[in-house]
Amino acid sequence: MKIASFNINGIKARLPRLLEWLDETQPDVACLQEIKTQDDGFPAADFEAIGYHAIWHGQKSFNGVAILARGQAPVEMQRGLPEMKWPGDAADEQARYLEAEVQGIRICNLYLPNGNPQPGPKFDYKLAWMQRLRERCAAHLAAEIPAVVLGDFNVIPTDQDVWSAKAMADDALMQPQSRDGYARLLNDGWTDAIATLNPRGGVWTYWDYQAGAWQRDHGFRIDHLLLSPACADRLVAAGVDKAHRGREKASDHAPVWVKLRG
DNA sequence: ATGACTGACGGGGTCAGA
Repeated sequence: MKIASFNINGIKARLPRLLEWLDETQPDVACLQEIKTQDDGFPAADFEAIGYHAIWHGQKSFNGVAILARGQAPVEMQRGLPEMKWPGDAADEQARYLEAEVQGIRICNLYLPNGNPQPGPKFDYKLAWMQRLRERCAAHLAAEIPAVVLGDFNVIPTDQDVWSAKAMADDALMQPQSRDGYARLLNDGWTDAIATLNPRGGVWTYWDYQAGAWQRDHGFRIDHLLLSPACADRLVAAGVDKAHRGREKASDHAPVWVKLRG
């Protein structure tokens, strides 16, 4: 079973590239982030035409996530991160989280807030969002639900995951608080599929459009696939479809994927 | 280096991204 994640940076601008990628790589499940459209603008018919059923959670102009499954309908389990235990917390108004069941695996698709500039309210929102995500994920671990938590985490986990830690030192993506939030997820029992298979780092999933970042290979790793223990036992391969970042009209992210036995 | 490039909205510039 192949499960993929792709921050497409606008589904309207990216649709031909997206259909091409699905056709070439044939993931069983494809999670999308930054669809940047309201629900009624989602091109479901284009995916149905090539055999993919979809659910989606959009909003005007920004954010937005979707889950596609080949030959079957994803069964929606959660739309938006739910309200949590602490006082004053409320369900998210931004379209950043969608969860479904596909072939007995819980698929948790997320677009974590960027958090720049830091410090500031956007960074605070990012850290609070990470805390809520951790609680949602911990509940799945406690219930022993086979799960994959994947998407654009907007976190560079270590200095080995960025072309230049010095150049990015002040960025919200690699502040200690952001990294701690990610490390806490891993400590709870989630396995970072790409890191596990590439322990020396140097794997990028994002290259900025600016300053010739792609041509210079100035990238970093912020798109992640986290596996519950039962799914980690089934891990056979994981990777980045790097070549797709170099095509015409590409997203600034490359797709990432994991293959599970069975 | 207050830089760069891209998309959405809207029909021009502004905001957001990472």
